Amino acid sequence: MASSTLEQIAELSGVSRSTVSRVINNDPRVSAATREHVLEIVRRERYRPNLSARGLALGRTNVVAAVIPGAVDNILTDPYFPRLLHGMAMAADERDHFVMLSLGGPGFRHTVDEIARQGVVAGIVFSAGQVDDPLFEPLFASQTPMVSVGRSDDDRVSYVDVDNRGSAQQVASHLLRLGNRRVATIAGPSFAPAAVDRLAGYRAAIEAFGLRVDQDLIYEGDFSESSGRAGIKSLLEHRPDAVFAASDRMAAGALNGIRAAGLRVPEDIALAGFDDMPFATELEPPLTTVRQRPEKLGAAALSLLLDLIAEPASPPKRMILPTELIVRASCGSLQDQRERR
Amino acid sequence: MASSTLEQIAELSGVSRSTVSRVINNDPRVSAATREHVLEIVRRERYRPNLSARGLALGRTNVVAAVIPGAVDNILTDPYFPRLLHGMAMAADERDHFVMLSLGGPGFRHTVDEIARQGVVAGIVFSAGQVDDPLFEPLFASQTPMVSVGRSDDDRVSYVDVDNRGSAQQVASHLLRLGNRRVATIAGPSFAPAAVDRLAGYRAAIEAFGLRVDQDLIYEGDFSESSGRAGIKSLLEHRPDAVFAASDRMAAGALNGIRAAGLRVPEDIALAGFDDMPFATELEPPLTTVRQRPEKLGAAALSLLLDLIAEPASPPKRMILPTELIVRASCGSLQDQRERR
DNA sequence: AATATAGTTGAGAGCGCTCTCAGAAGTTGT
DNA sequence: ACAACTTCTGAGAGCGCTCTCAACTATATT
Repeated sequence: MASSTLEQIAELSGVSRSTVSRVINNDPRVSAATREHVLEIVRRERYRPNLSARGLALGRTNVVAAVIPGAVDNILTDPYFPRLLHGMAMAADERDHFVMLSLGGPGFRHTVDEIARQGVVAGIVFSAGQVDDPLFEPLFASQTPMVSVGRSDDDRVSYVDVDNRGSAQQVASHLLRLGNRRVATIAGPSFAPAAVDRLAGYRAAIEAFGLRVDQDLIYEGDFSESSGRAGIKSLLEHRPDAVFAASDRMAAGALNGIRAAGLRVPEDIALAGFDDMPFATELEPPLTTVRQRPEKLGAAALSLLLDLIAEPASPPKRMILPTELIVRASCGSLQDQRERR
Repeated sequence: MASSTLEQIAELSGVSRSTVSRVINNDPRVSAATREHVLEIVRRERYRPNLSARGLALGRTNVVAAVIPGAVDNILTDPYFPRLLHGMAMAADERDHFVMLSLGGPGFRHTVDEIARQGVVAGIVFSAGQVDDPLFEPLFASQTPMVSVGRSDDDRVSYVDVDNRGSAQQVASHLLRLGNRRVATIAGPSFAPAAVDRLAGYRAAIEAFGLRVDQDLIYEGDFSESSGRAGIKSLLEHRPDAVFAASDRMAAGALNGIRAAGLRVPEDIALAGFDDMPFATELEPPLTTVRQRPEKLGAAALSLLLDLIAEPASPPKRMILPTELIVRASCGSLQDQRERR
């Protein structure tokens, strides 16, 4: 497998190393004839440039790190990260880059800033589950181009995110338009920006509808199914007619809880979630929810990152991705609502 | 973040580049005093060797690829791959290596053999869901050290796997010992080695128990919940008293199906699954199953791979990891069985 | 016809590291 | 005291690539 080098290709083509290098890198300063001829040899020899050599000469690599600090906990439970990675990998591939996995967090020897400090990666996609992850600062300080997955208030950072606030507002509004007036929410943990935004969207919807936000109708969960169940138990005391859970898993927990209390969804209580997880369709009734596409997020993050790498001095870039309200049976319909009266 | 080079460290320490290099690489041919002194400077300067340069000089890198061809489909549904990756990442980190993600499959430009062909990675962990993945041959042909996750019949390949056969036999035996005589199975797809092995284990258990394997009691699913449901529907016609589903998801589907048929688990039919997925405890009743630890698989694969890289000429290495039978309520107990009569 | 210009190519240095080889210094044996 | 080691260190080449600079050729400008 000793594969060919630039030098050898040059030899075979009867041109200099420099010329072959230009061909490989699509440098316009090569005559069409020479280019074609060299390309032919390149193809024939199945030549691939050595990335280490190129990285060394260039002073940078075409490898980017996907840093997922909380991986230990999160990655197990949730298809979110795999999908994010998948999107990144696709986008990276398309632009001739590679993704290096860096599940940071406690227990890891090669903390990410070490990785960042040297030619290992050209940039970082940082996907912490929470604001102010301890890894963030050192990474940022390392000056390595970085894109955060998930909004940040820090105006020096580039990020991609889904429109959590807007989508939450949309769901809540939908519940309101259906005639519900006591719309409760099981929010995510307040340290998670996504949770904060979804809660904000919920509030906005209520206020836009001319109602007052009732603190009794807000429960803070932690995105888990069990917290959904705990949340609904507490909320039921305040007789909501609809519940917006900030994650599908919490919605599933809530659904169980509602059942356990002898109530029906959507007849007695309308329910909506967030994420459109695979099981959302399999619940009884199927769950109204917000579809987000982690793949797109990952791809967008990577794309932004490559732009940032290409132009390190440019101002931070942001991108907010749209979501999609998926209406299923769990939130009921206007029809149902009329019958409820 | 223009970080220091070997040269600079050498300068600062008043020794030669070679000596610093030896210190960095734990070469014993350096006096304790010099070593300590150099290390101090290294620490002070937060020096990290440039991986590209090292890779170039060494002719190899400390990056290994995790190749998951079917990622597009699988990674979404199943925490298996994330856990596998997690295990790999941990093990790699521990041994100063990095994991590069390579979700192969259709649509990817940089097919993995390209990656393999040049200094990009020192080795490959290959985790296809099925025998004879089209990516396998070219990868193998590239001579890059490679470890397959999941058994192969090809005796040139190194692999790690869990003891699918043994564990399936153990579950099935457990069902038999509990007094069940018409033990059915919902097998996985026959193109998946894991499925084949689990089915073989099931057969072995029945035969070891002195019973005949009844073809009517075997249904081939595809590991999905819906196939579990379809499977049980078909199997119920042959009145099994126990069912071993080759995946927890199929078991969940079967459970639904059994319920739908008006039967109870475990009173009327004992049920067991495989995988010990998170939801196994949350089913009603909690599911008896086989716990496998994809993290360990990943770590083992990586470890084997590094050995292989260190000694490329060595014969293929194999490793079979144990599993754990987790007995929960779904399979019933001897007590239940007595009452059943 | 002399000169400028654009287009194309090659020579050579250098990226940061490892490794071989040889030399210096210190140790042991006779 | 001298040879024969052993232990430690430095010099220098070279890994495969990119990039700058200079040179050469062909064409356009005056």
